[in-house]
Amino acid sequence: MSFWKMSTLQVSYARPSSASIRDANLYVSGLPKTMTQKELEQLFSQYGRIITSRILVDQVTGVSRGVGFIRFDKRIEAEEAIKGLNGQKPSGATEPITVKFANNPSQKSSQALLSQLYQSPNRRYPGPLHHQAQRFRLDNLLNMAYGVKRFSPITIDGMTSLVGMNIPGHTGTGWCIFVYNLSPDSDESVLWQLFGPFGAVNNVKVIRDFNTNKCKGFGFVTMTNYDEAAMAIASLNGYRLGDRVLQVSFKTNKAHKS
DNA sequence: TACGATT
Repeated sequence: MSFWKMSTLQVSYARPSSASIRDANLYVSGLPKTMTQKELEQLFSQYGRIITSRILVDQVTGVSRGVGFIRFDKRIEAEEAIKGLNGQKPSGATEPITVKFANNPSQKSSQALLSQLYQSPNRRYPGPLHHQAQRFRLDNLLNMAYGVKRFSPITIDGMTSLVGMNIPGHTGTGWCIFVYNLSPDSDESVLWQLFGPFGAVNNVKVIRDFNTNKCKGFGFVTMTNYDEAAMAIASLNGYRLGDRVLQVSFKTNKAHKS
């Protein structure tokens, strides 16, 4: 006896691959963290038919990163949405959003490969701090450097209850470091080279001007371990790179004021 | 060019 295994096929119309729908994908940043995907679609739907939408979230906390994508049916709709929404404040929002055409998602693997290479333990020069005594000394060193009694994440290492707490530099995926005074022609490799020796680097980013593609003078480095990040900061803040003196600190939430 | 983010 034989039988047929029944299965379900999903069927949909193919979208025409014409120029009219090419590059209709938008990248949106500066979104309120509370904005849902539905609300994002509602905001953009006035400009045309939305094919897909997405809000990027932190892998650990699940909270919005304030960044998302909207793909319209047609290029012209995306263009109109940029005109209408770029630099605008959604109702209830305190900050304006940025709306621009998205980059092609394919070509971004080389950085990830580099990331793996530089996380290889035998590249670490000072080495990770394993011992409680070293941690204690490091914490005191940092307290002296900051001139204040700091909150020490060391005492709660390994706990997951940090989620939602506002600790400078801490993100769901590591410790985020702000690096200022990079030269205009800097690229990611300089950040890997500077920070890699101190331990596990998850990610580096040089912030560039959209038009000139030159570095805007700063960047970010995310490191896995607090001790290593703290040691990198203590060592690299004030470091002279070429004719520039770097300023290195944990990332803060707000723009610099002074 | 003083705190991003590219599925």
